[in-house]
This record gives sequence, C-alpha cells and structure tokens, in this order.
Amino acid sequence: MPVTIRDVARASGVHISTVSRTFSAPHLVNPETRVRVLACAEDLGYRPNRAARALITGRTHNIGLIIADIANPFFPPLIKAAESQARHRDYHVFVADTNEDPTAEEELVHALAKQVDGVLLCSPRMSNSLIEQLSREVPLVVVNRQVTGLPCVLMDVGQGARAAVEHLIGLGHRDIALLGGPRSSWTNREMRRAATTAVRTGGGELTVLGPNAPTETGGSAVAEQVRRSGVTAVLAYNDLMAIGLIEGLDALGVRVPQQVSVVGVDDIALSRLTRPKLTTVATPTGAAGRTAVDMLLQQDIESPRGARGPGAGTAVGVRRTTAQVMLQTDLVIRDSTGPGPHARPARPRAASHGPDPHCPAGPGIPTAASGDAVAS
Amino acid sequence: MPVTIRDVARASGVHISTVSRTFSAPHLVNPETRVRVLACAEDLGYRPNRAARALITGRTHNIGLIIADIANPFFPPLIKAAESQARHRDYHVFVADTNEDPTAEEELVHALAKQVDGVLLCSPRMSNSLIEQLSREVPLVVVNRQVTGLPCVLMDVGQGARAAVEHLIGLGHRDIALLGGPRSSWTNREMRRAATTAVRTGGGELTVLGPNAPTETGGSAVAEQVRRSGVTAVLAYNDLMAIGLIEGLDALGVRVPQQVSVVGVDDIALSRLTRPKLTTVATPTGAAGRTAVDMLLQQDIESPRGARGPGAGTAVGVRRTTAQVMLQTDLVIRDSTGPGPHARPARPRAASHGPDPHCPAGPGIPTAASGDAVAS
DNA sequence: ATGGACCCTGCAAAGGTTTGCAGTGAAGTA
DNA sequence: TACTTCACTGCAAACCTTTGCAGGGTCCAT
Repeated sequence: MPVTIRDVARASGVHISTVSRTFSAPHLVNPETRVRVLACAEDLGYRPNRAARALITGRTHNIGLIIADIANPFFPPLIKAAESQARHRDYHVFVADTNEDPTAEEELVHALAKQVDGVLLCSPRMSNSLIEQLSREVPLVVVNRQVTGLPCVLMDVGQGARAAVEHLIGLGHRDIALLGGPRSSWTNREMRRAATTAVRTGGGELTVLGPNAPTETGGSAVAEQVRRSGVTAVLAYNDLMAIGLIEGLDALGVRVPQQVSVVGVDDIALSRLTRPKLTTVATPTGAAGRTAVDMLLQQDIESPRGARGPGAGTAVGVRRTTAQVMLQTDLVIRDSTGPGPHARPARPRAASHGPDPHCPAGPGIPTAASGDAVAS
Repeated sequence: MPVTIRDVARASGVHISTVSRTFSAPHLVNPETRVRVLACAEDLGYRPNRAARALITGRTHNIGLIIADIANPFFPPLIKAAESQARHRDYHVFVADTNEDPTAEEELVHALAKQVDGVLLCSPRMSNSLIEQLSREVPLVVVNRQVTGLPCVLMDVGQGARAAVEHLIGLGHRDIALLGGPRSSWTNREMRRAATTAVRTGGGELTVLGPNAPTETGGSAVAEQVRRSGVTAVLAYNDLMAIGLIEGLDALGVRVPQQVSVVGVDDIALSRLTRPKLTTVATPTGAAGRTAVDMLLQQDIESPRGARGPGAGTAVGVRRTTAQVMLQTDLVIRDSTGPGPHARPARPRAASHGPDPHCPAGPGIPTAASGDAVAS
C-alpha cells in the first residue's frame, strides 16, 4: 500500500535518484522530466517517507516542545505561536506535558532526542546542570529559565514584579505578600528577588508564602494563611494562583480589592473574565514561542549534519548561538487592586475600577522586544 | 557524536544483531552477554535511533493528536489523558493545533501520516467523506464526530442537552435559545437535534442562534441578540461561549440567573471560577482521550506491518476495529440557572443556588461508561 | 559413538531516501 | 573534425536497525 519513491520512478520511467532530486533539488532536473515526475507522484499519492529521509540527512524536521502543564492557560498561546512559526519553516512540533515533574522532563528529552532536531524546554523544573548535560544530546532552547551557555528566551518578570509592587505601594499598601510558585522555577526566584528590593525601596514589608503549586488550588489553599498574615496586598506567582486566592478569600468573607488587593502574572485570557477582573503582569507568550523557534532553527542551521555539541572539533567552545533574549512585560491594571490603609486622601481609588484600558486594544499582548538581546 | 548500535557492538565484542536483540528480544540472548552489552550501552549513552527502527518495523511508536484549538480549555485534559495513556504503552504523542481550520486539518493529517502510527482526530471540522478518504492513508480514530466505518469516541451531548433542557423547563422556562457552535461540528448538530425535541416535548419554544465561534468572544457577541429574542434561558454550545454570553449580558445590564438562565457544556475548570458559577453539562474528556488511544493502538496491533487499509487483500472490508464508543455526560447544576417566568410557586429556586454537589468530590468528572460501546 | 535437541550468535538482506561520482549526449568552440 | 563545456541522469553507497536463516557449540539420550 505505501507508495515509495521507487513506484514513482517506475511510473515515470526515470531512476529513483531523479525522483528524489525532483523534490529536494528541483533545479537539477529537466523541467519536462520534472513535471512528468510530479504528475506521477501526485497521481500515485506519493509522500516522501520522513523516517527514511531523517535517517540519511540526520534532520527530522520536527521540534520537541516540553511544557510543564498544558492545562495552565499560560502555555497554549505559546504553543500556538511556536507551532505556526515552525510550520512556516516546514517543521512540525511535538508537544509533551510533564505534569510539573522534573523526572518526566528528563525522560522526555531523552525520548525526543532522536526524533526531533531540537527541543524547546519551557519553564523547566529540573536543575541547570542537568539541562546543560542534556543539551549535549540534542540542541536545546530554554524558555523561562536562564542557563549560561545555552540560548534562552526570558520574560522580564523582575521588571513586572517591580512594577506591580510599585503600583501597590502607590495605592497605599505597606504589608505585601508574595505568593511563591514552584521551588525550582527561575521565574519564581526572579520575582522574589525583584519584589524584595522593590518593597524595601518603597518602605514596606514583604512576606513570602510558599512554595506552592502554580494552580488555582495552590492559590485557594493559602487564603487562610494570607488572611492571618495581615497583609493588605498580594502578588501571586501567576494568574491561576491569584484567581484561586481570590476565590479562597471570598469563601472566607474577605473582599477583593476592598480588604486585600491581588496581582497576578501572565495575563491569561481568563483574567479578564473573573470578577473582579484581575490586575496582572502581562507576559509576551506568543512572542516567546516564536522567538524560541527562531533561535532553535538558527542554531540548527549552523551545524547541519551530525557532529553537534562538544567533542566534535575542539574540546570546548563549539560555535553555537547562545544568545539570550529578554522580552518585556507589562502591568495591566484592572479591578483586583484598590487603595490600601496608607492611601493618600486625594483621589482615592482612582487607579482601580476604571475601564480596562487594554480591552479595546485586543488581547493586550505587548509586542516583543526581540531587539534587546543580551549577549552571553 | 551520535553513538550507534555498531559502537556498542564493537565495545562489547559481539555482532550488532546481538546488541539489537538485547533490546528488542532479551530472552534470545545469553544473560552474561546481555549484561555486558547493556553495560556498554549504558556506558556509551546509546539510544536506539527510532527513525531507523521505524524504517524497518514500519512502526514509529508515535501518535498524532489533531486538535481544533489548544487554547480551548476543553482540550488540555483530553491531551493529558491521551499522553499519559500513550506513554504507558511506550508511545509518544504529537499534538497539533488547526485553529479550527479544516484545510489545516487535512494538511496536518498528510504531514503526520508517515511519521506516526495513527492519528486521533478531535472535533474535526472537515467533511466526513474527506475523513474517510484520509483514513486510507493512516489509521484514524475520530473523537466528537460520528463517521461510519471508522472507530469513534463520542460524548453523549444529545443526552446532555436533553437533561439541560429538562432542567430549564423544570425551572419554569418556556422560551429557550440554543447558542450554536461551529457549523461543521457534529456536537453542534447533535445538540440541536436533542434540544429541539426536548423543548418541544416540554411544551416550550426553541430559538436557534448561530453558528458562532466557540469562544468567549463568540458568546459575548450574541448577548444583544439574546436579549432582543426575549428568551429566558440559553443553552450554549460550550462553556466558553456561555461565559462570554454571561459577560456580554452583564454589560447590557441583564442579570444571570435572575433574568436569564445560562447552561454551558464541557465543565471546564473555569466554569467553577466564574460568578455566577456555571451550570453545565460535564463531558468526560479524560476518558475520551484514554479510550481513543486504546482504540487506536488496538487497531494498530491488528495490522502490524505495512499493508493497512483497503487495497491490500480483498477490495473492501479489511478487518479493522470500527467500534464506536459513546461516553456519558452529566448535568452539573450550579448558579447560572434559576427559576423562569412559569416557575411553580412551590419551593422556588430549589434546584439552583445550592452548594455545588460536585465540588467535594474532586474535579467532578464522571466516570467513563466505556462499557456501552455501540457496535457499528 | 552417533544423532538429535537446544541455545546462542553471526550473516546478510531489507527498509526508503539522499548524494557524490561518473556517464551520456548535445551544443559550442577552435 | 576534435575538444571542451554543460545539463541532465543513472549508479551505488550510505544511514541504522531488525530479523529470517544458518552455523557453532553443548548436552543428553540412545
């Protein structure tokens, strides 16, 4: 049943190599022959066997995409962007979900290594050293984690956290909590660092709660703790947790934003649908997906055949693209933040409860700042 | 750099075939030899090249999963379930998103055909005849669509729609609208059919609005239309549309459920987080993913080598598993439905506004009724 | 001692494609 | 005419693995 290059060759009366060239190097074959071959191929429904091609070229034209949790609405836009970018370059994307499990991550990289040309590692939960080690097995681009020596796509959550804290302090909050995410998350560390200094600079006090599961459940589970801590504002690791927290607080009779202000991170679609609408730090997920694919393909092209990674050539310092791109984030003020106990009497609750300034402008995803690549 | 079976053979002093057997048929090789080979393989970091293996066995150990829209929260649980089921059987899943575009669907099937052992087609938007045609190219299992002659996994949305309508009529609603989804959706047709008879049986009147995009935007866009139509209850194609509609109605000053009741379909996680919490028809997405993978693998096993599909053997009627499984749905009553204008005076709003009976029991996903397979 | 059974291993073909090299024929040049 | 150039095509090796077949032992029973 499966029609091979040989069938096409027989049908069109040429050698298989001519058929092969018709597809992979059309300029090398006589136009007349070409149309005949193409006609036969079309007729027979021939499609090149990618496995066989991969066997000899060493390139599968597939990309692996490893995601901590597909169910987190943060990722789908990234996946979509990566897929469409890849498709434009005749690549396919292999999506895999690790359920936030570092072991599953490692296994998936191994399993994918031989059947993809490279892997996008999104929000990894494993250690940097393991990532470096795995990068010797297959070209890697890391998203949401900084690994020296490897190409990375980062979102400036530090800047986002700072903006969020400044927003809260400006509203008159002093006692602020940071709802931590997974322990092994780079984003988590960055946020904590930035929030700590920003709160100190603003003359407030930061309480860190966590680590927690980056889900609604993780958020609602700490509602009680938040209430007891006496803070008046919370910056959550992501929108899901923020929404869960608001739910949890609501169940305890704590009103948002009247009694406690809540800020999320990601600006997932959902954050515009809850009541109150969520104030959040928008992250450029689509741009991240596209950029990561670009960086991976660029890296791939440099070393076309086998012989990738150290060991081929000099021991260290094989030419590789290791640029690290930092994408900008953007604070979106909606209804989940309001004035705190130290609010200045003038124009109270001016910043909140207004119309969402981002809604008319569509999804409100800021443009990528792919320009500010930080050399490494 | 890439270490092959030959390197392992050389290192352990045996022939490559022995190495091969060590992995694919361990019982055929001397235990001593086996441990030596395994040690060498481990040492060198050998991993079998799946492309080469696929070339000779004809099986890639990959499954394609084609999804209309990853960003629709309905799908991630299905994807996760399919992935984990596949992983248990040493298969990988290739997820691809079509953006609800039938053309993209077709192209993806073609592109995937040669690099997977089978494809799961979820909520396809292309025609039945095209699906049948494509099934000759690669084994297919269809989810959320009934195609005669092909294995299908269906969710009983007809039953769900009926239950929803009966619930609404029981609450005293007579003028009910159905918010249609994509024109080419099987689910959409089933719902319409079931809702039509159920409403008629209940002595009410059904207004069909649509087709619409199955998104929040699609839902909010028809809010005005819903208001003008004068209906007091709406059954939406899915939760996303229901939520969008509630948003839209809210913006028009129409209160849910006081003035209009809204029912969704899917029971996505989000439906428990909005205000009011959404009354919805829960669909067993996880079970559907698992079942679909099982059916595909079962089908695959029957025809191990090439020679799949008609044309090999007699012209028609190649043995294939074409079972069609119907999974049950479950009405979950929450807060978005309330008494209508014809409500009986006794115990008003008894059915709604109670505590969500499903919440304590976890995600509230009903168990699969894989037993009631309908022969085809 | 002979034969058979059995376990393990090696041999070699096969799978579909790409690609360097060589060969063919025609056209152009001297 | 003889030689070069050029465009096109065929040949065959290579990619890495699996697997049917056969050969080499060892052991046991006759």
